[in-house]
Amino acid sequence: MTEHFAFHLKTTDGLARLGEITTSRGVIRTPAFMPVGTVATVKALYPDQVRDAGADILLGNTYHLMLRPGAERIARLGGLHKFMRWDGPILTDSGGFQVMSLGKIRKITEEGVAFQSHLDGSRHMLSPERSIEIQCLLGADIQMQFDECIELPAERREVERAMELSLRWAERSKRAFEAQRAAGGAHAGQALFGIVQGGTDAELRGRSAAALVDMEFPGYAVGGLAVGEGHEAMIATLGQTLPALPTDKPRYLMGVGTPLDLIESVRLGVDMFDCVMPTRNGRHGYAFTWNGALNMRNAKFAEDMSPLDELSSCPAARDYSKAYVHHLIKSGEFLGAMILSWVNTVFYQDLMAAMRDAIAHGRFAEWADETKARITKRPAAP
RNA sequence: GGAGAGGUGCCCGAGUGGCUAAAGGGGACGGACUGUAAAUCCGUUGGCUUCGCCUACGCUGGUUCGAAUCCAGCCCUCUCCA
Repeated sequence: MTEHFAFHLKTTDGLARLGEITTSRGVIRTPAFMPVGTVATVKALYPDQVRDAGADILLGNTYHLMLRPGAERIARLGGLHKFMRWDGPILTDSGGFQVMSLGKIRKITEEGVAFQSHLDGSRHMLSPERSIEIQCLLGADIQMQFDECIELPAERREVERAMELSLRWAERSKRAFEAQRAAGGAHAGQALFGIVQGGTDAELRGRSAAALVDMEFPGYAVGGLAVGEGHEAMIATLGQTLPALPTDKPRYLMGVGTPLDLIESVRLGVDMFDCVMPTRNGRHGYAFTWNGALNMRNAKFAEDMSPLDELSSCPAARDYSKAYVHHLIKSGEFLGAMILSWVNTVFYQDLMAAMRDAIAHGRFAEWADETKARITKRPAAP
């Protein structure tokens, strides 16, 4: 029996929200951070490590998986969950982000986006309909409308054009998803989210949100942020955008962010996040700790035998010394990337757990101020 | 002992008269990374009183307006033959 997709808001603290999303694959505790597993792997981590870190859900990517190994192939093999051995919920991005990040090898039309594969140059079309079809083939529990994400700063005209196009694509995505449901390609435990666009322009964001709310999605994402506008502008935009969204549906801030971004966004009422930062920065030698962020390549760690983070709940953070991880990273050893990806993934999950706890106890504001002071402190400049 | 090759910045290595404080790579040091074309990318890497000066391509001397580059002597390294 398939559980219906649902969001339950348990309590609030100021604008911060504590809740639960139910999917057929399990419950997602919110505010949630979703590790990014673009090509069916959270890079450098085993699925068990991701789950044990406390992640309830992770991401996959439509564009990357359609190219390799191919959506139809994954469907034949039993779906993405089985394929990658992750039985919890999966959210797939529609490929909208790749419209921006692969800007040099794609062409946008009203119909959709023609990509030239970054792997072999072959041509592929991604439309709202095809994106949804792929997400259904993958078996994604939460699917995203196909949208156009643009880089900021941008001309208002350009922001508006992309936002309007994304709205039309939202409508088509929704119809395609409903058709899939009717045809058995998707079930009631799965959901499709709409994506608010509009840059940092309050009026455009308002129009985008209102139009999407009219379409009645089971969840709403705020897209097109953390793309060059800066932390302050992002938070200001969020503050203007979130009130336009219904309180009884989850709000997902796409692609964000730094620990500070997460805290400030939860304060404003965001329920879900995803970001490559813990894993990518981990591979690049950056450790998120409860004493601030550390660049493990720095020479000052060469003979520092203290643990990476004695306050972490990650075994690797307590067991391995800064000196050793410094050595691994400098040597380009896989284990360095694995340790830091793990440590950072645990840090992000623990950060979310701490926020959920603070909201539950009605002390989010104090917790936030205290935590921000701790984790954003940087070693004194030389 | 004989024949040959060669000694360049922290290391490797290009450069054979001026555009050379010296390519390129490595290392070192620092930075970036936000719905992952990223185990990636970027910057710095002789000194100083820094729109200039000083020191610098094994050492010493010479040729030249000008030398890492040409000449002489010396020192050292490597390969082959005895």
